Amino acid sequence: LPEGHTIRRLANLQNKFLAGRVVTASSPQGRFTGGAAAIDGHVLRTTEAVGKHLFQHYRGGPTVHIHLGLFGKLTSGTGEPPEPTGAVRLRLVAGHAWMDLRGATTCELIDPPEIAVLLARLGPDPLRGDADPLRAWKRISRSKTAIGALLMDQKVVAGVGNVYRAELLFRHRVDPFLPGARLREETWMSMWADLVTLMRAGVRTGRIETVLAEDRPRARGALKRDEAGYVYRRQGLPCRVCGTEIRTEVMVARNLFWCPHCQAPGNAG
DNA sequence: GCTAAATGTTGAT
DNA sequence: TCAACCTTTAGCT
Repeated sequence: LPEGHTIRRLANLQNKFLAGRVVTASSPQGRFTGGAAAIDGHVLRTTEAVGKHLFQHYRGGPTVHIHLGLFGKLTSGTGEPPEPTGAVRLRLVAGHAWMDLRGATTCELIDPPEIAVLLARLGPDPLRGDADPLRAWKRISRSKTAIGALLMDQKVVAGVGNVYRAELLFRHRVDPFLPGARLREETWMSMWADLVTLMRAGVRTGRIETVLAEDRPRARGALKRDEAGYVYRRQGLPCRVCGTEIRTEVMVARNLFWCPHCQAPGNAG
């Protein structure tokens, strides 16, 4: 289940194994038959990631827009593609590589004006070199909405999801309920820089690891699954820094996790 | 084997 | 604010 780093990884994978090749496209499940027909036999020029969105640009025009949503999955491999099982919305085969898409919220053909509309409503993406953190700051600094809610808003920052939200707020000791307008600009700029580092690492490793070495229970060795974060899904467990029980509460329809001591009410970083 | 929950977004109410 | 989208997986039995 993907945040921005996963989407970027998937784009990289497609660029490595599928791009530059003629693609055979099909929709075994049948819900993207027309779209598959439109790209079948075309060369995949490049796959682009913006926030949590994927765009497959085909030579000669068509672009496929994919958004995995909460349940979507993209699987891929090399060699003979497996017999399609379950609801494969889109299968691509190119050279000796293949890709299957299931359960996505969005899988559609999209034209340039529609792409422009979509991109216009996305905030800066920390994984893109051209992203401007001040664009996000403009929204945050004039909003009464809680910073924990603003971070989930793709118009503010594109690509951040529930895990990065919780971990980023903890790493900067920011109260998730603090109104955006009460965050300091300096805090935001350091949060942004941190997000760039964390998400780039996420693209490299394929997982979200946020715990600083000095806060890890063990000095060496691979991190266990439950050691990768400070607060995400650690409700009821002691804070790695102060020992206070981690709390959870729904914010913007997703479970927020935070340390009520390190991220005390009013704490602006 | 079954159930609930899960890193998301949209559109209707 | 809520249902819908539609799949995988963790945690039970």
